[in-house]
Amino acid sequence: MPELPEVETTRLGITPWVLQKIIIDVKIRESRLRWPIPQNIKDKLLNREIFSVKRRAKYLLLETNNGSAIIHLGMSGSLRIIKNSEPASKHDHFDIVFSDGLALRFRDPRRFGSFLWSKNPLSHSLLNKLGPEPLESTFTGTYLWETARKRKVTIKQFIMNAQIVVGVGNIYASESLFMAGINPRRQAGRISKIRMEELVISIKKILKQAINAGGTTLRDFHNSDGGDGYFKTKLSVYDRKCRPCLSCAAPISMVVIGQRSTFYCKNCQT
DNA sequence: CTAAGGACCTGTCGGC
DNA sequence: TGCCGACAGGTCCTTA
Repeated sequence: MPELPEVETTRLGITPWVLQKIIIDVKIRESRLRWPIPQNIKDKLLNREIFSVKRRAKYLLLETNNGSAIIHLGMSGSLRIIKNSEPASKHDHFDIVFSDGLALRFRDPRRFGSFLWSKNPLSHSLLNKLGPEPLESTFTGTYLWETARKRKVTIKQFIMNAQIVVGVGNIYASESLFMAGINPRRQAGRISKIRMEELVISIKKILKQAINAGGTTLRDFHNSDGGDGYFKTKLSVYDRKCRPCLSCAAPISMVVIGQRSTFYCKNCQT
């Protein structure tokens, strides 16, 4: 499912279709998501204009002059632009319908996504304790190194912790650690400052490359046109168990860290 | 406070 | 072909 690049791809894809559009209906077919969709969300959105589409971590924010819709895609969610007349299928949970006959449709088979409302989304309890955005200048090697002092979790779990840094999910955690040559099981507090600088550079590079490729499609992810992302072809380690390391040709290892599959090269990553 | 594990869901895939 | 377990890109919550 979507990590930061997939959410950003979605944001870029939907923005031209929803910006400055007037919402004339909100159709909710299934309100049981990660949290129930608030019953008053239609009233909040009706007749409002979307004046910006922002992203914070993996949350999309549709801003109106009265507050913002907060959308999270969970593990299997996607947003598409459709004609309002297009029939809905099984896991199409809600549509935001615009006056021009188009609609924004949310699909999420596993229902880990969410659709919430907040007057001030950055102060919402889900967003107000998040760490820095990985692509912003506040995310530095010094920050990561200092924050990791005395932390015993593995470096992979550490960079996947949204209180430390947002947007790094299971795929790009493995990919970034490979690029930085760091073993994903190493304790976060036992990595030198120099290597943390390397890691931050790698995270930024990997995320930017993935955004430029339109995200990664393995199973569920589709962009706002319903198409695939192309970063899969650039994955170095993720989903490549037993296949040759692109750097040294040793077979890629898979281990479970924090209940998540983790891919790395035993030879190149120390 | 940190860390570990369970929980929430449905769909798909591989093995027998 | 059918069944069954393992697994899937997230992250909150409880417990120790």
